[in-house]
Amino acid sequence: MELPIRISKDSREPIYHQIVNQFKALIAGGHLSAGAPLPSIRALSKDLEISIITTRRAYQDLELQGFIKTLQGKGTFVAEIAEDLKEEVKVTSVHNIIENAVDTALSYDYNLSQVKEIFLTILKDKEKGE
Amino acid sequence: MELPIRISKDSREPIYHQIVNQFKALIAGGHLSAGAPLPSIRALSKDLEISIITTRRAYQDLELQGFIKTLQGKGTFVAEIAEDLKEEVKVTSVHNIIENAVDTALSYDYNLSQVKEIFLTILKDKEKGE
DNA sequence: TATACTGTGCATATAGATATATACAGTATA
DNA sequence: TATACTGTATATATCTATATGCACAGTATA
Repeated sequence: MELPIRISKDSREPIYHQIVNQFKALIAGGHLSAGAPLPSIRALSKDLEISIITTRRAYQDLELQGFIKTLQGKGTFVAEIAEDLKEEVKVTSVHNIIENAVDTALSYDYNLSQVKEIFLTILKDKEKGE
Repeated sequence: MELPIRISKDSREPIYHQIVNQFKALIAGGHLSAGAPLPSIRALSKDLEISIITTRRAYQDLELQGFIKTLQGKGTFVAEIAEDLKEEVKVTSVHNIIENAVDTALSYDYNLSQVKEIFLTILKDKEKGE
């Protein structure tokens, strides 16, 4: 399966964390359903050109958070997650990041109506396909 | 002067980086004008309960980026920065963080009109004073 | 059963963020 | 001049993220 996992090695955000967040988005967003196999640790490591340890770390975090299940010798699979839990992850993740963006704008001395204007402009650009 | 610098020691973001970003916002946002003194390295370190090294690192970064000037023995002061440069920092910083928030929402499978709705709700909450 | 996949565990290494401590150097002012 | 502020420099230590390498263990299948 072709997974749209993309990492940036220059980012301040740790690689394993980038991987975790992207899988969370794919699972909570419904693009990966329960039982779907994830790439093997070795395959993903090779794809992203990172060490097995880093991929392993990401998968361990995802398992701890309940998003995936690993079965030794068989592989790694999307876990069964209650719909409302997925929805909660989705809602709070997005809410938090948007709220943080608004707070940052306010800290730069924009007022609320200016923030709204900037935001609507960005949305319009996205609609046009950037 | 009472500066609204607040750090989180649990954050994944390095402390020196949090300090840099907050001063950048204060300066580019116009809350600190050229020549204004910053707290001494020792005073800020004591206030925030962090080591002098960390504060120093933050101030060095800010100086490298041209936002402040340090004078040995005298103190640290907001640098003279062209208005249009300040404006550019302000605009791009805010634009980037909002665009990133929108992209995250899209990665969670929200569509643009849903993102808009969430955003407007958050803005309304802010207007009411949270 | 042999082979080729899966995941697991461990020992070790490097780099960066951060910390502590100590000493040095420039400046202002009573 | 004494003292109390400033910033500067350096040596050392800890923690975390990340890396490499190697060996082990479970599973599927020809």
